[in-house]
Amino acid sequence: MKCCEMKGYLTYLILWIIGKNSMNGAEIGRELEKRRGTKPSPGTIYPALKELKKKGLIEIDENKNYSLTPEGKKELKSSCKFFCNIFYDMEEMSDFCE
Amino acid sequence: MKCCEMKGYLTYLILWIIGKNSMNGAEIGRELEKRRGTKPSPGTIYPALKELKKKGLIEIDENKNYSLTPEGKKELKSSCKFFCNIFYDMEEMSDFCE
DNA sequence: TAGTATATATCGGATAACCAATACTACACA
DNA sequence: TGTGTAGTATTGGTTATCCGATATATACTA
Repeated sequence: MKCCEMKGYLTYLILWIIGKNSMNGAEIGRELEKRRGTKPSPGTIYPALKELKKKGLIEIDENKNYSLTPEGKKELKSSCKFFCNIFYDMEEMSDFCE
Repeated sequence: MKCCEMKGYLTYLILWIIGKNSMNGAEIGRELEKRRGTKPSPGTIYPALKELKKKGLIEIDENKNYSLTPEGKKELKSSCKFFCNIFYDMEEMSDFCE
């Protein structure tokens, strides 16, 4: 996977994952590991969460569970549209790799 | 689209696009414009093509038409699998943004 | 021939994205 | 009280990714 590593989807994915179920940082890490194959290092995930929080897109409760703010939901929806527009033919991709 | 810009998918997209139809640089640019909304600058697309060519994934004919090499096809397939694994729930995404 | 539009290409740089290493915190349990 | 484990967090980078500006090539047209 030297070429086409597709960096850059991580922040979007975090929003997407949290949007489905609010969870803590470690759980997010495990969920990302399932998808990517490798577990992101703490130095990847916590700064990303911090940034999203700073932007007001996610919030954190007393149990360190992260969830989307109303703004975060809006942003997720808009990013999702963007994503689906770029990959409008993703079903073909699914078919293509069996 | 400040957050979640999703940089990093471009090279993969180029492989995907060329895999469907071989075309020249300008046509690739227009295809990307359709998907992203903005047209990538020449300084984006030609270096990317150069890099892919250098890696032996694409080749260019006398009419400057780019197409996948056998290696490129393999790489596309592998990247595609990677992509589909990361976004295994992409149908939900499609539904989510109407 | 000159002029215009389109396509190709390079260069230098900005910044986003990510990671490894490290340290701190909280909690269980012996 | 001490030890171990899991989770949280920061720091200091490295690198990929992409863009703006600029230049060259090609080709069509007046």
